[in-house]
Amino acid sequence: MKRTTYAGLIDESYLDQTVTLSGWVQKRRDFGDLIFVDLRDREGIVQLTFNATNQSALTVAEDMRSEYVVAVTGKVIKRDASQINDKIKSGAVEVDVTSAKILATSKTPPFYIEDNVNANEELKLQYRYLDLRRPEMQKNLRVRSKIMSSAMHFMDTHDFINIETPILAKSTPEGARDYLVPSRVFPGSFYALPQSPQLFKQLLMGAGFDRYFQIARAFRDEDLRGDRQPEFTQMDVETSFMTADEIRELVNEWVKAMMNDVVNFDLDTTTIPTLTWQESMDRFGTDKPDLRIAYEIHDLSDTVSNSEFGVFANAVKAGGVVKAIAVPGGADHYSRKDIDKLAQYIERFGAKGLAWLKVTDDGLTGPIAKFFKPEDSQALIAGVGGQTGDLLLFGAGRNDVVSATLDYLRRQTAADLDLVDKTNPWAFAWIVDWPLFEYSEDFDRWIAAHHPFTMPNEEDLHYLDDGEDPHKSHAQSYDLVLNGYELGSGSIRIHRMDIQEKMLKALGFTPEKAHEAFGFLLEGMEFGFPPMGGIALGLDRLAMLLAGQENIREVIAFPKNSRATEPMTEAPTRVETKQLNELGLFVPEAE
RNA sequence: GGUCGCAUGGUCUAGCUGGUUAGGACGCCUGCCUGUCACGCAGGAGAUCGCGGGUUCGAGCCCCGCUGUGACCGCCA
Repeated sequence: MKRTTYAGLIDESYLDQTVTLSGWVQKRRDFGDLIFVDLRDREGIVQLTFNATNQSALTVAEDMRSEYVVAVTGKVIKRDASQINDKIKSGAVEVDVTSAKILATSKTPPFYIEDNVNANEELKLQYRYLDLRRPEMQKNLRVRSKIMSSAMHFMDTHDFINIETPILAKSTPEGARDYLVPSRVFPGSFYALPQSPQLFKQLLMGAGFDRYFQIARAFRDEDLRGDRQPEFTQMDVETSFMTADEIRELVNEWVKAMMNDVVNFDLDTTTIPTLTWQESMDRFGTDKPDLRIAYEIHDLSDTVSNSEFGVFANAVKAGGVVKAIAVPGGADHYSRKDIDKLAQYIERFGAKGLAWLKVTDDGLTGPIAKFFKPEDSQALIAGVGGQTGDLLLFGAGRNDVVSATLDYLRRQTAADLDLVDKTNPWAFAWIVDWPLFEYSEDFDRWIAAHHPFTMPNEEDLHYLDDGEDPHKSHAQSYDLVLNGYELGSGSIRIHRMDIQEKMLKALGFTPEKAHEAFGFLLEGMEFGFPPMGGIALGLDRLAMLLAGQENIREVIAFPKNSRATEPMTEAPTRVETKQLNELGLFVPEAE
């Protein structure tokens, strides 16, 4: 019995045709001499009917159970009008089975193979191949597949050359923790899995390929989040002789084509806003703002610097800030208890408490309203753009804490009140002009905000000179943001030896250390490297968003759990001592 | 590294203030049923209440530790 079509494709166009189908038993409904079986394959579900006119097929159907693999041949027939099932695409017809065969039996699955399954995450990962049978997961991985083929096609038709770079690469300082691979030939030496193909693609520009792309796997040994896995897939791009504006325009074109191909959405790239990093931080408290939420953060530090409310006045006196958002319609929605919950949550950002006020026709209400005279109230309401019915939420203190707090509160209240603009389902944004450096409290020094090869703005180059303050520089870098997620990050690279040396010096590298870490790149630059720039886009996050999912696991066939283990294969596992010996490794027995 | 939460038949869960025959739904098994699609009806099986310790006359419930797991903070050039 050879399949002639997919179960999920059967519709009225197949009427009166004899078809052979193969798939899984979704459900059996047994009436004795009449049995219905829902047959599922990758395209969907069709109802099979078995009855006594084909006794042998009926006998086979009696043995069918959920998740058995079966093959059937039968005729597509019309259902009575009263029996049409609107819930499935094939619901107007059914297949009257004349012969049937069970190809494989199945144990009862540990959870239901259906969407909105409520099993816990560990169980689903342990039986990932069953979880992947769910239509939703099939759809998710097909969205991902479409993104990849769309990207390949776009890059190919725009003269990009697809080049693979090593997975066994060199550990470099800066950046995330490396996954290391021990060398058998050189005991004590290690390869590192690439955190990105960054250096290789710059060398490819040095080699003259001019336009490179790769759908590349990258690895970072850091703790996981809902949108972060230890290995992930990047759409990696690098070009020569292009400006940052030109590269962003190219990415816009690609995104437009991709949105068309994958979700049939006509994206008007001229409406994608470009914000400076500073502007994004000021208005949204984050470098990856969700622009579907209309209300923004307002700085009220000046307004409240002499406030009778000590928390505000003291925050400003201590060099901090007081900022706020006005949540439209939030006054009625949030009880004091709800606000207490928010207050408790934001403690994790370092916030000491949550000041709030409600805007009424008669001014402000709430526990701290008494500190504000009528004219102060009006100034406050005006400053935050509040209207009657709004809930005002404040952050007071260190700017970074206030930003993190109000960013969270903005997103959370928008989710609570359904204030995320649905007329703008795909809110892209470019964030540009990032700081070149950021201060690391861990290392107690300045580190590269993007990476050490990022080109400073031309007018900032002098900050890298001796006696100046390098951390004042901003970078020719840009992030693409979608709906509050960082999709990708790129920059113009340094292609001149003298600038690169200054950059490394500013990062605290001695010439010797710089040579040891990046000598191959520095040497390359002495042989005529072109101006270059590029970007890497996270395909997993993109797939997650386009598939409408909230966790990156949903678009990765075999992901790791939140502790970076894989419940199905149980990786990572201990290995034989013999293997360790060959690698010159000694692992102390765990206590 | 840290914070908060969760762990009860195959699955999802109820279990109050410590005393229950550990309850329900779905699933599973058997039988009946020719129009179901959340099929129905009758019957049945299925639990080391994550693990270890403690308190108590008595622990699914309280306490401590551990393990697993989820979210978040740190981390993620």
